[in-house]
Amino acid sequence: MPNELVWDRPEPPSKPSPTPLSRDLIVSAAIRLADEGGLDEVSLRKVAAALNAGPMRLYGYIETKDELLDLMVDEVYGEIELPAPGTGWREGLTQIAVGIRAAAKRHEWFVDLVGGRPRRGPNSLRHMEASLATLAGRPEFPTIDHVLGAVGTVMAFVHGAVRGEVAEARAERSSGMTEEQWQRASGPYIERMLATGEFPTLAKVVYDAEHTDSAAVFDIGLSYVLDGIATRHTPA
Amino acid sequence: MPNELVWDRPEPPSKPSPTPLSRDLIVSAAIRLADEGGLDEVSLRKVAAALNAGPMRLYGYIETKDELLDLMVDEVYGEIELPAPGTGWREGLTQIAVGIRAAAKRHEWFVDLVGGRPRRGPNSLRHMEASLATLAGRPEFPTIDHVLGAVGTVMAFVHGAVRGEVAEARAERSSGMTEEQWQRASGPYIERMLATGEFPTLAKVVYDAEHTDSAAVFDIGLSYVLDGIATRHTPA
DNA sequence: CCCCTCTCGATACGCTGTATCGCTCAATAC
DNA sequence: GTATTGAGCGATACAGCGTATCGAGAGGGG
Repeated sequence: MPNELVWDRPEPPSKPSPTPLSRDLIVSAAIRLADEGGLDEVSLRKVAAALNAGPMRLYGYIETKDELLDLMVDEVYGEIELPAPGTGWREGLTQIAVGIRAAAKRHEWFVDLVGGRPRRGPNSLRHMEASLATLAGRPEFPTIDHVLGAVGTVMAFVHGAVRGEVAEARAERSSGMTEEQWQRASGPYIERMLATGEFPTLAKVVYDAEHTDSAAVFDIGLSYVLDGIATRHTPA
Repeated sequence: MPNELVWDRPEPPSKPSPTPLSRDLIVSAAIRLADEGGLDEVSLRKVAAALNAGPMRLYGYIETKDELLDLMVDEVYGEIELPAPGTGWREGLTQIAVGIRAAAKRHEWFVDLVGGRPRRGPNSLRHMEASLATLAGRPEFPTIDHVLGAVGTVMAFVHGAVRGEVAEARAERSSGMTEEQWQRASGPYIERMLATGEFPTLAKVVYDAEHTDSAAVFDIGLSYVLDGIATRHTPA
């Protein structure tokens, strides 16, 4: 039965052992490794070693590595603060969006997983419920499909934006300089391409743009999206 | 020098060989494999085998597997039709967005890579240039930073939305049924969770939502985003 | 014609996720 | 109290990965 979810299966009872194990312990160890060295550091061997166990011992708690990744994602969803009931829809969605962004900054590997797999963990479900509930029942969003459309759009933007931000941060870290520094200073290939004159607008970006603070860029994009939703869902 | 890009290095001259090789051949073979069996099928061994070569022969043309992935992404960017110069900004961005979506439907692996790495290939650059040029110079977008903000927002949405669509498509394929079918019919875990009453809005989604055609959902989301941009950038 | 150099790709290394299955130990039956 | 069974744990093993290494072989110069 390939459809069975981790969350369907009870955890095995904890046995007396010199090094006790549990899903929580496993997930925490995996998250710690991922925070420190990226997803590449999360191998079953390394996670098990961090818990003084052999690799196969983990298979009592999870069935595949993918399940471990699912649990990690759900754990991060649990860290995200949800808006209090009664919060305005715009404030509520904003709070959720910046919460996801903050979580992704804390756990860069999060963006590699979220949005690429179905979200079915309890924390993910709570998160979805809260997002939808922020809009549901309001006169501006008469049907559940309106709610879904709006929330889906915001989530798509947030996931895309956050993934892009992290990708840029990684590139900067691995090259040791800011993207525009890199483009402006060295990057013989980029320089040659820009020198062809084929990319006038791109050149303007590289040489003229102000490169606003990334949080501000995110906020501006988010307000675009929320504005667009508002214009179509403003009470008459 | 870790910053050196593939596109900086010339391809080695083609040697007389029973099985000639080139970057194009390698990339085409890799894309074919990825289209058929997902990114997991793209191993240097398999790509090389598809070209009747040993794995290490590829290293004359690429330096790492990541470079191959970069080349694959750039190839797909090359498939995306760009708006003719002079197209209105809204039409232009729409055309680009649906172009990316179509490409991602043809090459599902595309969503796993795009947005997660810097885009520096010639086709990617052309694509960025065209996107920016669609807005640049218009009175509604007085500075290059306005242009960047608007294009970045649309791209973030498109990447996030497309990734989500593909993720859902994969989940449906692997479970053999539609998401809502799955939730409604079986999914003992989901059913149990919904039965707790903790997720009233989610339950409404599962049982009441219409589940509109995914292309329509994408278009609606895109028009939200474009509307939001328009409201802030409408000439007075 | 010989020797040197340089290139290419077969071999090999360390790593991955996980299937297999012998061992260990607890519980049951007598 | 002892013998037998059952289950489950985890060491071992396997197939595959990306790629570093380095010996063989080809091509050019003397």
